[in-house]
Amino acid sequence: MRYSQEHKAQTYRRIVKEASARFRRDGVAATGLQPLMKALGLTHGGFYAHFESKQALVETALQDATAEMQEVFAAATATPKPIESLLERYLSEAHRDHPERGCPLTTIAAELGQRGEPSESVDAAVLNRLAIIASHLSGENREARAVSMLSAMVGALILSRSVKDSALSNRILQDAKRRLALESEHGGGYPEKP
Amino acid sequence: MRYSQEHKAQTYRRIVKEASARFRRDGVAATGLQPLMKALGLTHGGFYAHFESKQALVETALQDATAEMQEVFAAATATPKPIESLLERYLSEAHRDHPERGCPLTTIAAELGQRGEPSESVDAAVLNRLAIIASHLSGENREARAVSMLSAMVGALILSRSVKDSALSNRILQDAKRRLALESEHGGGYPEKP
DNA sequence: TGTACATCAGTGAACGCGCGTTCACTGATGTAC
DNA sequence: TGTACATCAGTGAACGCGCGTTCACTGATGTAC
Repeated sequence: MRYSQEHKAQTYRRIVKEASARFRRDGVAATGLQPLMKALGLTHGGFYAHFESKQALVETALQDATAEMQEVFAAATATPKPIESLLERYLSEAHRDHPERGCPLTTIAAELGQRGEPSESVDAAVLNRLAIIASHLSGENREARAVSMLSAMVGALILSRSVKDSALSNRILQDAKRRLALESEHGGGYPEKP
Repeated sequence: MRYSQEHKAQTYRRIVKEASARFRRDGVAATGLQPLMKALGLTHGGFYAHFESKQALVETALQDATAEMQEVFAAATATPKPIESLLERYLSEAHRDHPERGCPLTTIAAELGQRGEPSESVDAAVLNRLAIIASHLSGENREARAVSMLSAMVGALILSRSVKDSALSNRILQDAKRRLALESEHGGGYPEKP
């Protein structure tokens, strides 16, 4: 049966949200379209009324998750202590334990990158995150320091999810958080090498 | 037909090596046992003479790749400038472009961690890497600084593989390398927060 | 405003395919005499 | 040392299953008159 235009737009959004959560939690390769549609109370055939292929959904879900995360970055840095707030949120146990609502750089983008299928929308996301971080750093070499900080944030989150011992996992988050906060405060004023 | 004991041990090693490469390059979920065995000139049925299940192979391949990478860490740090050599190798374009021979923390361990199936052997690998790095740092808070550095190494490699633009990818590797080298030299002598 | 009809979101069976795993079988190797 | 036999690495067909995608169909909605 036919449904209203608003209904279709709503279904589209529900598919994207559910996919972006599952891709981040279970991985793109391990997420099936049939279980995904079933979880929304739909049948799998209708999927192709909204997307040309699974690959098209991956791209859309990646962009949606990226936009979600951009808001988190923007919100966290709109506080008196921007870098500290950002680190506190990004390197939290909640973020570690809920990849389905977390940064897609550590999940979808990493999976696509490993398989040699990087997406252009990742470039935009990375540049955006770097610009936000750099804008809240003071002192020298802000751009290079932003690269180093974002890398450490992504790496620490991934490592904290990869180890089994929860004490070690917490230690990774805490140590990274503390060191990055210190490094951000001190202006990066090392002498450049000759 | 039956083969010699030495032959069996050799086949076992060939399966592990091929799997550890494919798991790192294509991902664990996307790697099939049938293509894997075929690539070795074997039929898939024989796989179960060597392993109980695919999961058992994943664990073995992860440990093997971890041991390989441990040698790289040890070799790189057995030089006059240990940290610099390590960063030079780890954050190289060659490492970025060849995940199949690279650090399993950025591939297999990350994939298992995301899916909520972390392996204990990852804990051992992480602790080993941290100890090696910390032993070559001087100054204060060496352990926390090692966590921050290893996180940045892992994160920068993953990010460099995830972006499409090669100039941005190279910049991530270069900036991370340069900043981490600087931070390692300067003893981390920031005042601790009150 | 009321009626006739075209549209198309969603249904559910079916397609070929590759997956992980099982199993009866083969035949050279290793062992026992 | 030579012979008989048990072992078992590897073969290849088959298992049920879920995958992504296709397709004829349904029927309420939106449109045209």
